[in-house]
Amino acid sequence: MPKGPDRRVTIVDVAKHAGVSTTAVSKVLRNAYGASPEMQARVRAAISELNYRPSAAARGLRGQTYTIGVMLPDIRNPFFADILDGVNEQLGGTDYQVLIASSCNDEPGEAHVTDAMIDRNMDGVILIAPLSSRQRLERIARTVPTVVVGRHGASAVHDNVADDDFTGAGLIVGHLAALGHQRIAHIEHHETDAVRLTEMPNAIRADGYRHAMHANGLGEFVDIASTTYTQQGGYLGAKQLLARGQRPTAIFAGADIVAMGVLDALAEAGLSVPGDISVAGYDNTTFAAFGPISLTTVDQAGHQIGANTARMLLDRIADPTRPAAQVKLSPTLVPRRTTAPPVPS
Amino acid sequence: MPKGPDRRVTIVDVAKHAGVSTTAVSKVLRNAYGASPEMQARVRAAISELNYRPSAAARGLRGQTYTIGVMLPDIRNPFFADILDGVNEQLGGTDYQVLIASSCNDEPGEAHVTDAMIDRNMDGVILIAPLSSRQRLERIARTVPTVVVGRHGASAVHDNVADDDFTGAGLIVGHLAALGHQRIAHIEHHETDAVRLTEMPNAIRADGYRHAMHANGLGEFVDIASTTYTQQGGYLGAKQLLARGQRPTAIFAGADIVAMGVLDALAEAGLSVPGDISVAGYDNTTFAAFGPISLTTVDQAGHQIGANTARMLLDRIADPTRPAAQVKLSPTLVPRRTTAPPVPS
DNA sequence: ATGAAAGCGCTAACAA
DNA sequence: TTGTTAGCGCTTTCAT
Repeated sequence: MPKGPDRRVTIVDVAKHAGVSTTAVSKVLRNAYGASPEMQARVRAAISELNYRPSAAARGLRGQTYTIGVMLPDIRNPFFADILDGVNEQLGGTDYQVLIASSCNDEPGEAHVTDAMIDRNMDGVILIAPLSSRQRLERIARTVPTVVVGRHGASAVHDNVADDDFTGAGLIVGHLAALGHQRIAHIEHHETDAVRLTEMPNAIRADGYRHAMHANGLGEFVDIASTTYTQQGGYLGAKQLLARGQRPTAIFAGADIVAMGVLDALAEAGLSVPGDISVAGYDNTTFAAFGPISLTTVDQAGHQIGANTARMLLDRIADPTRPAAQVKLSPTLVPRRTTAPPVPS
Repeated sequence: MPKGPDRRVTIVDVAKHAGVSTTAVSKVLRNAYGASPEMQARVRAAISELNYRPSAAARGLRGQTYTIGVMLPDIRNPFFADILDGVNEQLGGTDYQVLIASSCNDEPGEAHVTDAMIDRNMDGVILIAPLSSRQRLERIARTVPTVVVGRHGASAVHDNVADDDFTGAGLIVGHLAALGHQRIAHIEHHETDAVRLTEMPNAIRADGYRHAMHANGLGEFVDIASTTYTQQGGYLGAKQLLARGQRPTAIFAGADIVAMGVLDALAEAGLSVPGDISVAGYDNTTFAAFGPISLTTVDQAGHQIGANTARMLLDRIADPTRPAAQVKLSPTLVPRRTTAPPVPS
């Protein structure tokens, strides 16, 4: 077992080897004030000679763990990978290690994960599209520096990075309306919780859809299928929409992954895209950019979101009392080949 | 800041509240021997009343951290998500928390991540398709219970779970040959390291391809583009193959994600699939199953791999001295719509 | 069966 | 600038 004659090298060994105190070593480790250049050199030499690595576990008990936790609802959604890229880019050069926890797609699961991060004394956490109650989020944020991504509704205690989903949905509707579509349907992620209805991106997108339909004089054509933001949800949603009396000429899926399911269902129904029906997504995932698919979508600049998030978290860790900031990024339309003017029937 | 009037509840608080010793509480926490049912009840009551949660950081200093690290080379590859599902399924009910570290696509990056896991006293680690030297892998495994996934070449010190890539590549070649293809090209992940050439799945697949080509009497048609296992690699690889004198009638991409790039390049070149050219991948990712794509591929049963891996790791954590085990799973062919007989030219 | 006490490896007051 | 020392919250001998 991991317990040979080669016991782990500790700070004491380093101190002994360098002929200094453990305090001195500790100071050098943390670039803290109070170590002469000469001392630094000796300690560093000892560190590399002994191949010493500080135990993050022990550090965590007193100081920092140099660990940042990222909670992801769904590791399969490529949009989240974009965010992670941005986070890693910012944190790559630092001493922080990013650790991801995924597959927590319900409130108990989320609670489990966030508790685990707190138990492990993480220095900061990034919560991506969390569905926990506002109260819980704030409790977490009071315990550990927190940045919430992709959820509307500001807080005084945690920073917030979100995309303007309301505008984004409007971009798609406007695009389709400009092409001449009227029967523009939408597939949303079903939501009942009152708070989440005002804070979750999916709900905001649905709101934006409704608003934009009215703004474009298409109020009477509002047509929504309520499923989930998954491929399966897109598939079922499309089936529902096709089964309704008047078939839509365009479907605005609330997320690219949903659009995948829609395309699947349409192919199965023998409908061509965009010949018979236009399809648009949301997120501009790599999948949407994929040539043979070429999905019209909305770009949220996941990379940029991630980079912003990481920077804000570092700032908050450095000064936990700083006032909470809200960053709202503007989405852009990415028209591709799945949308075209409707065929005159 | 995380330092209000509400100091974190510790084991001492619980002990005090229950009127017992901290030792007793510790025993109850770990279901250790030496606590009467009555004592258990009292302690558990105190725990839930005070809403106590043990600090994983502190535990790590003495005992376990109840943390399992998973190193992933690429979070975008859906195959890895399948593996994770399997892992999470096995570990979901346990006290262990799975933490993922990603984006370590080179040896220094890998070293950084594995060191970070060791520094954090993780109880076990799962290394997925690592490219570190055998020596380094063994050093890691001697320090912490380890299971290596997707790398051939056994070790006495860590468990091993891998797919039979050699056979898998043969399945694709056999399938294409049976359809009547002769000019079957392959896109591989470039590899030069001598050890990795015998241990990495990508190299084994390329070997399997060559072997199967010869076995099918197609030795003279062996045609390989050497890029990387990424979408971009597939795109470039296909471009290369198309630029060569005799165009292949089928392309066997070493991974589904590579096939995505291939399809992209073919669409761009105005070639239809499978009309002009057949395409096959490897991994059976969700993307491959996606209706409008419907990619012929090889199923590695990622879920099963993950489940096996997690089980083996738990066993090894329970008894680190148990002999190392090797699990080799058999891949299966999943024929879909991207492969068809070649057009008689 | 229970508890007292000694650390685990590190950081941070405080003294020198 | 340096070192001494007291913990951080938990686990684990070892008495009782």
